[in-house]
Amino acid sequence: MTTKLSKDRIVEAALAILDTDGSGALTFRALASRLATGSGAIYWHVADKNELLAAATDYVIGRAMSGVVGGADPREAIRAIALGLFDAIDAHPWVGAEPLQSGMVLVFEGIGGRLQALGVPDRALFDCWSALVNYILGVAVQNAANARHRPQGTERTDALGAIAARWAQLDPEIYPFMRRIAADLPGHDDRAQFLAGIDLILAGILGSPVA
Amino acid sequence: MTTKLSKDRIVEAALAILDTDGSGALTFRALASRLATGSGAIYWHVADKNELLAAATDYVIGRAMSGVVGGADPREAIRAIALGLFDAIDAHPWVGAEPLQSGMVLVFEGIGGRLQALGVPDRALFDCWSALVNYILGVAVQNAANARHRPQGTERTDALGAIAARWAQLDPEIYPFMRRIAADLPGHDDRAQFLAGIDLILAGILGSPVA
DNA sequence: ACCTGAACACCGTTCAAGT
DNA sequence: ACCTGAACACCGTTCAAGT
Repeated sequence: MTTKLSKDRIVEAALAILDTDGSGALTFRALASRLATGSGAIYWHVADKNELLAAATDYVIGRAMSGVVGGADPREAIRAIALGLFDAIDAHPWVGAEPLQSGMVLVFEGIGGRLQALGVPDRALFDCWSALVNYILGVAVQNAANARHRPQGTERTDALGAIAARWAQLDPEIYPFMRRIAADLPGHDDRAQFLAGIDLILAGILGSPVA
Repeated sequence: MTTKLSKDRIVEAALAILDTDGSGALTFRALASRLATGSGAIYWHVADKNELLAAATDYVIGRAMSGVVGGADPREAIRAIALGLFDAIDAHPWVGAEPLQSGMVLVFEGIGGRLQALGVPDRALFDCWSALVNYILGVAVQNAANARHRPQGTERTDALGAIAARWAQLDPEIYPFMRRIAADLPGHDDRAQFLAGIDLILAGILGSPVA
C-alpha cells in the first residue's frame, strides 16, 4: 500500500500534469490514474475542480513571492515583486486562466507597503496602488493567455511576427499607427517592456516624467 | 421553412444566450434548439466553438468602438476609448474569457494615434503605448472575471464587502497595508478608479505627477 | 450545397459498495 | 474514515444519410 492520499499529494500531482501537458490535460481520471486511485477518492479531499485549481494557483504564487527578497529600496522591491509574479505566470501559463485573488494578498501588501515607503500621500494611495496592481496583474495574465493560446511548437517570435505581418497589411489610411508599430513588435522584450510600464506608472505617481 | 442559416444568425443567437445565461449556457445543443436546427448544421457555417466565441467577441468590441466619437482633445479621446472598452466588457463579462487580439486593432490604433497627437517622442512611443494598452485591457478583463465568478444574485458591493472583511482580519503584523486599504474597497467606484489609473499613466508619460 | 440527428469519445461529479 | 469504480448527465464534434 502506497502513501495515504492527501490534498497536498493531489495538488502536487495536479501541478505536474498542468506543467507538463497544460490545463486541458487536467482531468479527474488522469489525476486518479497518476495517483493510482479511483476518481471518486479525490473528492474526499477536494470539493471540486475549482478548488483544485485555486489550490494549485496559490501554491505557485506563494512560492514565487517567498522567493522575493525584501530589499532596501522600495522601487527595487516593487520591480522585484512585479517580475516575480510575471515570471511565475510565464512559467505556468495555466495560472492566468482562473481568477487569482486569494494568493494575491502577498503581492497587494508588498506593493502597497512600498508605495507608503515612497511617501505617496494618503489621498492618492488607493488610486496609485490599484493602478499599479491592476497593471501588474493585467499584463501577467494576458501574457499567459498569449502563451496558452499559441499553437504548441510555435516560437514566440514567430507568433509575434505573424501578428506584426497582419498589422502591416492593414489599410494605412485607417491604421497608420499599427503600420508604424508593427516593426517594433517581433523584436521586443516582454520583461523589459513590462518594467518600463511600471516605471511609467511610478513616474506618474512620483514625478520625473518620461517624455 | 424559416430563414436560411448563416454565420451571422448563429452569432446573433450565441450572443443572446451568452448575455442572458452566461458562457456556461452556450452549447451547440442550446444553439441548435434556439435556431430550430440540428447541432451539426452549425458546423457548416462555423469551424468550432472557438471561432464562434471569437466572432461574438469581435462583434461586441466592434460595436463598442464604433460608438466612440472622435473628439478633438486626444486625452479625452483616450479616456473615451478606454471607457468604451471597459463598459462593453462589463456589460458582456464573457468577453474577457478568451484572448481578445483580433477585434482589438481598433483600440490599439485609437490609443496609439492619440499618443502621437500628444507629442510623445518616437523613442518612448512603443513603451508608452504598450503600458497604456496593457493597463486598459488588463483592468477590463479582470473586472469581467470578477463579475463572472461572483455567485449569481450577489451584489457587487456585498462581494467587495466580503473581500474587505477578509483583508481586515489578516494579521496586522504581516499585512498592515491590507488592513488600511480594506476600508476603501467596498465604496469605491470602478470606473472612476479605472480613469484615475489612465490619468496616472498619462501623467507619467507627459509630466505633471500626481503625488 | 446545406441540413438532420444519432453516435462517438470524452468530461465532472455522485454514490452504493467495499475496507 | 477513507477508497473504489461503475453510473449519470452532460459536453464538443463527426458523419452517414437525407433534401
